[in-house]
Amino acid sequence: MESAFGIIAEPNRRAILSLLASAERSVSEIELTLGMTQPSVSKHLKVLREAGFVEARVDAQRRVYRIRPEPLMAVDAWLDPFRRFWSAHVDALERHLDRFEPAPPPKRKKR
Amino acid sequence: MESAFGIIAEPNRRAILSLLASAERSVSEIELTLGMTQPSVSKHLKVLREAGFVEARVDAQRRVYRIRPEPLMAVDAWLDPFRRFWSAHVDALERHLDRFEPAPPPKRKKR
DNA sequence: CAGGTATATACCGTACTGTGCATATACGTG
DNA sequence: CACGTATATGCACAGTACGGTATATACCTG
Repeated sequence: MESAFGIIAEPNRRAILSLLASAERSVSEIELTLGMTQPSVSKHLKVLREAGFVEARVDAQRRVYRIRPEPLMAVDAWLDPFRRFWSAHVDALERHLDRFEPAPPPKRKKR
Repeated sequence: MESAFGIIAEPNRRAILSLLASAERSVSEIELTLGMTQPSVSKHLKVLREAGFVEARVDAQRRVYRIRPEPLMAVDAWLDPFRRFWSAHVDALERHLDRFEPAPPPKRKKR
C-alpha cells in the first residue's frame, strides 16, 4: 500500500498514532492501553516505522516509539486544494440554518 | 473499509478527488483525464458518493460530480493533535513531499 | 420507436492485508 | 548462565477490495 494514506487506513494504526501524539510509549504500554495483542502491535509498529510515521528509541529491552511527522504532513499537504471548500461548507450551513435552499456556490444555469 | 481514511487510501480515488477539487466533472471527463476505464470510474465514484466525498448532479444523461467536503474535514480534524509536531520539521517536509519516498531505512540515528 | 451515448451494475478471479498462534531474538538480573 | 521479560517474526488462513469484461439502465435525438 506504500502510500501514507494506505498506512493510516488501518484503524489500529491510527489508534497507535493518536496515542503517540500525546506522548511516546513502549510496545507493552500501547498493547495495554489499546487492548491489542502484542504481535499485532509490533506488526503495526513495523509498518508505521518503515513508512516513517514513527521511530523507536531503545531503552534496555523496551522500544519506546514516538511520532515522526513527515508522512502526516504529506497528508496534510494533500488536503490543501480542498480547504477552499471548508469555508463554502460553513456558508452552506449558515444558509441551511435559515431555511433549505439548493444553490451550489457558483451560479449555474438551472435545469 | 468504512472510514474516510480507507476511502482515500485508494490512489485512483484520490486522483478523482484531486481532479474534482478544481472543478466538477462528468464521469467521462474523469475517465478521459485520468485514463481509467469507465466502470472503474463509476465504481470509485459510487464508493466516494456513499462515503459522502462527492455528490452528483444529473445533467441529461450525464452525472456531474463535485466535492463534498465533510469527510475530508474529518480527516483534517484527525490531523489536529499532530500539528504540534509540524513546526519542528518544516524543512523535512520538502524532502519528503515531492514523491513517495523509498521507505527510510531504519538507519535513523540520534535525536 | 430506433439508435446512440452516458453511466451504472453484476460477476469473476486475484492479490493483499490483518489476525492468531507459535516461536525466535534481545536484554537484564540474580 | 539460566530465567523472565520485552519485542519481533514466521506461517497459515480468512476476508475483502480492486480490475476486467460483459451487460443493464437511463436519456437524448431524429
